[in-house]
Amino acid sequence: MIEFVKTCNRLSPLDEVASSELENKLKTRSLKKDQHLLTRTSICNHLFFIDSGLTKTYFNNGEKEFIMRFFREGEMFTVLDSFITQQPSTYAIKALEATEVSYIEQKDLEELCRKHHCIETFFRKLVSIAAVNMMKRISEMLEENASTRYAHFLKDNGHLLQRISLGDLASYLGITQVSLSRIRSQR
Amino acid sequence: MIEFVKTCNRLSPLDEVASSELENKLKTRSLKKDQHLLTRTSICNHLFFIDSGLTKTYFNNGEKEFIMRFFREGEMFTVLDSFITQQPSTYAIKALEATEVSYIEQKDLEELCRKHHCIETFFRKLVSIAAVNMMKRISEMLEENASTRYAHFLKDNGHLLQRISLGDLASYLGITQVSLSRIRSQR
DNA sequence: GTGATTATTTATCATTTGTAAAAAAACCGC
DNA sequence: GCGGTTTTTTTACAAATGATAAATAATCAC
Repeated sequence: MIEFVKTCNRLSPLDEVASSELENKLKTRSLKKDQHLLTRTSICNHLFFIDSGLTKTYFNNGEKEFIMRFFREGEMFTVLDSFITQQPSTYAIKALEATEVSYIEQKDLEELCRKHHCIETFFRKLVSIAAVNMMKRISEMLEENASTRYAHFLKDNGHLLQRISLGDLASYLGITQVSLSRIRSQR
Repeated sequence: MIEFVKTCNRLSPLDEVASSELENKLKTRSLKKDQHLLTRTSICNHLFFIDSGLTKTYFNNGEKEFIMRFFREGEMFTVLDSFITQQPSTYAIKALEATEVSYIEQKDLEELCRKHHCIETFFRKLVSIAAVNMMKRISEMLEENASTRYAHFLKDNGHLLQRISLGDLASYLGITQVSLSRIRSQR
């Protein structure tokens, strides 16, 4: 079974028919480093799975860039607001390394959700996990200062530190790169 | 049809059987001002709907309090991480006014989700909307300073301003009450 | 390798936010 | 209405973060 479908099954078991119909809908795409998977103002019509590589989902306000999340191999994601509302995305997705993604079209997934209850259940759980992750992020941003958030990131995502630039990490933490550099130096 | 079920149908149409089975599972509870709907360390076993009143979902770190969200009449919510994982909640829910809630038990909802595809679809959409709201919150917290976040809150939730204390609003914005008072004075 | 480009650190100063304490205002029970 | 309680504002000072510029360090193209 292909990795995408395995990951779905791990989250919520799919019956055989659903698994194979899902697998039949999948496509793949290769991205070079710095290439966009999704640009701002275009509609996010896909649910992605990273077979290998690393991406960031981000936006910018004209001056600064802000990173919503990094996604690495084995992770499944989309830009949820655009995906659901089918409105142009305010977020863009860019590959931070050479990256291979598998994906399914939004309308195909919607159709599979209608046809197979188990796929709807899977998708519900996927969205739930995303929501829980965001709750944690909000809690951290409320409770912790930049220095603690950095320490927290190291603890949870230390392995990513080698793969992302400090500028990107600062954009994720919501501080300037200078400020992050300062925090790193006082330890 | 009862308000809870109407709101579900508005989000995602339920067939008649599902609607009536859902309605049969509902219970209600009255809360006085300052009474807890959920305490920290207990498992959130309910999906709530506010018929009237106002609540806050919050946590504290021993010293300060932080507010995840306010929910007012007509809104549906739960503490998602506890609800899904059935682990003790790190968040508590308290009524800010005399409040009437309707709710369904987690296990009843799970059962209805299994039985009625349309209820699973409704629940998926409910969680999706919650996730989209949290995306917006994270974006704002990254991009905007406290002063702008306050202005933004006024714009989006001005009607709530009369109903919540400034201390609570500060806890929601992630700043101290003194800081909020300072922001308010310079306009 | 070498020079150019990009990323990171350091330094300085301005601004924002936090802390603590007190004053003022609003609210509540009787 | 009065006294006590809670909420909000004000003040003064400390700490954290931002902005800008310059200095190092690392990376990349050739």
